[in-house]
Amino acid sequence: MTKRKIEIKRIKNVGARQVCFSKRRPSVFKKASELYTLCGAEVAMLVKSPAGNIFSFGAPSVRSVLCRSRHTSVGEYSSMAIAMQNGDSATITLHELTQQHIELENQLKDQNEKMRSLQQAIKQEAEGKVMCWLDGKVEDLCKDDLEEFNMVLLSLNDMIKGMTNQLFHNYTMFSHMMYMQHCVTTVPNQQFLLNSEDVKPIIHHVPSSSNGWNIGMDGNPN
Amino acid sequence: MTKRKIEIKRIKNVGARQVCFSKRRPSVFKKASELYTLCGAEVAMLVKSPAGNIFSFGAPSVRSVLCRSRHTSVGEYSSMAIAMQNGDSATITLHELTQQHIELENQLKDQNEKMRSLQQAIKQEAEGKVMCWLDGKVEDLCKDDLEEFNMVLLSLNDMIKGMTNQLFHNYTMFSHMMYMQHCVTTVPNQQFLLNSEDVKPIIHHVPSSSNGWNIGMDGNPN
DNA sequence: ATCTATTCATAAAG
DNA sequence: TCTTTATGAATAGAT
Repeated sequence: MTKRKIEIKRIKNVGARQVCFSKRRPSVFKKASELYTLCGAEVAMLVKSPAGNIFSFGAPSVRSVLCRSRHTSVGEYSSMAIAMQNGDSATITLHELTQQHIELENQLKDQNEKMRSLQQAIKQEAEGKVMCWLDGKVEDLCKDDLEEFNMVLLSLNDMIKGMTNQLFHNYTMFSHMMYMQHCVTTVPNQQFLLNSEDVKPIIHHVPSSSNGWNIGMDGNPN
Repeated sequence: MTKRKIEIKRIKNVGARQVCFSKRRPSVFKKASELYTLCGAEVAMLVKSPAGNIFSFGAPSVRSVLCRSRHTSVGEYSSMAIAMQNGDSATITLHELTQQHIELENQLKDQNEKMRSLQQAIKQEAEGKVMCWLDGKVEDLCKDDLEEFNMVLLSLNDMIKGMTNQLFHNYTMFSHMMYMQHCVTTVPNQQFLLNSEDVKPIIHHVPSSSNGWNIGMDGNPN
């Protein structure tokens, strides 16, 4: 691209390839950083160097995203958030992610249960109690019948309202969790330590300040 | 950066910000692409535009998986899971994981919508129509009133059944997707097996208004 | 969208 | 490696 234009194709020489990577990777991160700073576009990116090291970049910072998680009811997120705010470079491992998935799965099971009982209850109430009234000729109902009918309807109504409220509440919570999950996965730096050997995985911290990129510019794993 | 150097700080004007994003995003993707082509560095990145659209770039990407990701359906993910269990070239990139998250988010949005309408409809039906009957004295209803009452109840019942069935169906699908997500996440060290160098980088764009993925090599929303 | 004057990025050399 | 520098690429502002 300069001094002489190069063709964009794989560099054969291993050393040259690594040199090229070392030069270009920070620039890409810088561009990504600028995209965030200038336009407010959230960015998450992962790069695996030819040597096998993982670099990551993300904006906004992990911290800002995790702050949000403090308000969720999920304890693990909160402690994680606090740990990170204390600056001890907490790292969300694949294991933790998996824990989150399991939690989400459990939530879903609960939701399914609730869904089932809603369906069941409505069916029973509506068909078993209410509908039995309607199967007969309505005009044949006596006064007492009508009053009982009234009661049934009132309770049915309350039940439906109660259950839908409950369901909706749970759903909202769930949605919130999913959002967190999404953030955690897409937000950079900490979450995917793909090196199972736990080799100080090459994480570049992205400062949330100004240009957002002044640490780790040397391209060395820190 | 040209004609005049600009300070790297958030662009105040909304329009200008979006213009800037539109100009810069493809360049960043290009750089990322070059990093892959030249150095063989695997890249996964996600960008959320100021307008809320999500753009993603990944190199390399597995053709088969990306083909499937054009459609959001449980079945597609299931087949992916089976493929993985069979151990044949299971390659899940962070990019793809993230795609799934995004899809899950969309599903959740839809679910919330449905939940809202269920609640709304029940409220309206139950309170607006049914309850108006019950506010008065039931024994005062004439025959015609009772017959109309009957109709209302029948339609209410059908509506509730229909909506709960729908909700439950969606919920089950959602659960399956979550399970897939879980499987994908728990497969050890599968996130970055990016070896198929014959596959060109692929850029995705997710319009926030749609569940579908548009695939375009140039990185432009298509 | 398209066009340039500039600034930025960087391949190659030192 | 790091620095330098000639040149290609990206892009802000204008249209």
